[in-house]
Amino acid sequence: MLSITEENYLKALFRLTCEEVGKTDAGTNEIAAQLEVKPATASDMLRKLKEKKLIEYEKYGKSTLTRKGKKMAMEIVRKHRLWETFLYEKLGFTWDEVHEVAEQLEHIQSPKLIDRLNAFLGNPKYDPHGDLIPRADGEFKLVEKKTLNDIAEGETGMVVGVSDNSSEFLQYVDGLGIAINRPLKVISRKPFDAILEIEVKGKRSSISTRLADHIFISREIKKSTKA
Amino acid sequence: MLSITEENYLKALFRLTCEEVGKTDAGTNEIAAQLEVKPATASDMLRKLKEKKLIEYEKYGKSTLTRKGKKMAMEIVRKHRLWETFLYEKLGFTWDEVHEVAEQLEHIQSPKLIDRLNAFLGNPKYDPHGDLIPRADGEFKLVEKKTLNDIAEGETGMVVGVSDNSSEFLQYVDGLGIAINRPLKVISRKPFDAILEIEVKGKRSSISTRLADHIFISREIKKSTKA
DNA sequence: TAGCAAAGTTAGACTAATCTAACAAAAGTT
DNA sequence: AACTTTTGTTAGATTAGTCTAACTTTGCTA
Ligand SMILES: [Mn+2]
Ligand SMILES: [Mn+2]
Ligand SMILES: [Mn+2]
Ligand SMILES: [Mn+2]
Repeated sequence: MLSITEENYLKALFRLTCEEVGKTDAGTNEIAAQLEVKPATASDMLRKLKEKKLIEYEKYGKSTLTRKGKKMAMEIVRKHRLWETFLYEKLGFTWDEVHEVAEQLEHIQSPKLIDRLNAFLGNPKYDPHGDLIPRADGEFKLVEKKTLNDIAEGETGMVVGVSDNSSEFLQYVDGLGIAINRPLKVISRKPFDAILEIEVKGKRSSISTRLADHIFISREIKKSTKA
Repeated sequence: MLSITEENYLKALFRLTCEEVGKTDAGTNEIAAQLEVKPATASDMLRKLKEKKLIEYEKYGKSTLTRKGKKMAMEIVRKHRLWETFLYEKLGFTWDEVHEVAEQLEHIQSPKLIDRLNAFLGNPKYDPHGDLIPRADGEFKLVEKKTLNDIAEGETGMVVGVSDNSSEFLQYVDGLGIAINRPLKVISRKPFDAILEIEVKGKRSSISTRLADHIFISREIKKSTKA
């Protein structure tokens, strides 16, 4: 069985390679940064994970997950997102509070627990941040996300997620009325100043394109028609 | 913040001193046995916990929890039992499955989580094994338990708990129809053979007095302890 | 009360995970 | 091609938690 630390390395590599569009491998420094450890520490661990056949890695080279490593990483991400959904749906946690606790809960070892939790939540497809929950059978579609910057003036989109999970960010956008599954209209754009005016729940605000880039809109899933 | 290991030592000491009637302290070997480590290991840790003012301990002496240590131990036990209740009530785990997973869940750090979980479960007083759940304010009444061996022939009692949480034991008594909050009648006793005949849900079985000693009947408040 | 067994401690070794400092390789720039 | 910067590795130290083996203290019992 893997240690919590080893699990965290697999998860980090998964996020960097399988969940970033147009990326297929990751360097040692990048992995170290993701985990907030020094490159020397990550270097050691990568050698160890290679020995366990969980990653492909050669000295001075980039790393990728093996099939086995990817399967384990996805299980951890699945647990993380199911727990986030539980905290949000059942215990009334807010958008920005769930992540930190899920970081701990994702390491609980019990296949039965996660099965039952999934059923209890009604087989959810997305977590409270709009991220796809990997399925138990290992099925996982990478969802290409459109951001608020892709919405034209006068158009309305549905908020489906964010790419910044920091408390500061989540609280700020919450203050603007922005939340999952809420319609958001782009009133006007000021390209010269890199700002756009939006309306959510009848309330107007101005946000920078930098911030807009972290807000995902719509999803290639049709929700009004049928499931 | 305490490590998981330190938390486990506090919990072990709590169980050995505050939850055993007529015991007020515990020896190093006893603590080591409870945690399944060698006495040498426990000896080291006891010194460390004394330094942190969580226990009273002198070389070659017995150990007890300080007020601070007891408060922390009770919080862990509270978390353990709330999680057991969650697994049993909400996720349909059986009596014998909850303990192992709760051993992991009890170490999750989030006061808000445990508050919300408690509310979600409707402020339960007892866990699925009939053990009292310590309250958030540190209130904890020690429940003196009467065993099946204290019930006379022809009398009926209510099953309120067990003192053996092993899977083997729980599955066996489950097979006899024995469960929490279920009436149980003692039909006859055979002291010569150390056996008694019982009836649960209309079904008769014979069990040894050795086994009967692990089944708690009725519930009487005897002594109360304050944090 | 002297001796021995049980209970408890200390010393030394090991593993996992981390760090800093020094070094090596790869990549980028003139 | 030579130099520089970035990236990555190795060596050595540190901390937490564990073990075994050897030692010490306590306390029972003959
Ligand atoms: Mn983690
Ligand atoms: Mn999420
Ligand atoms: Mn534990
Ligand atoms: Mn219990």
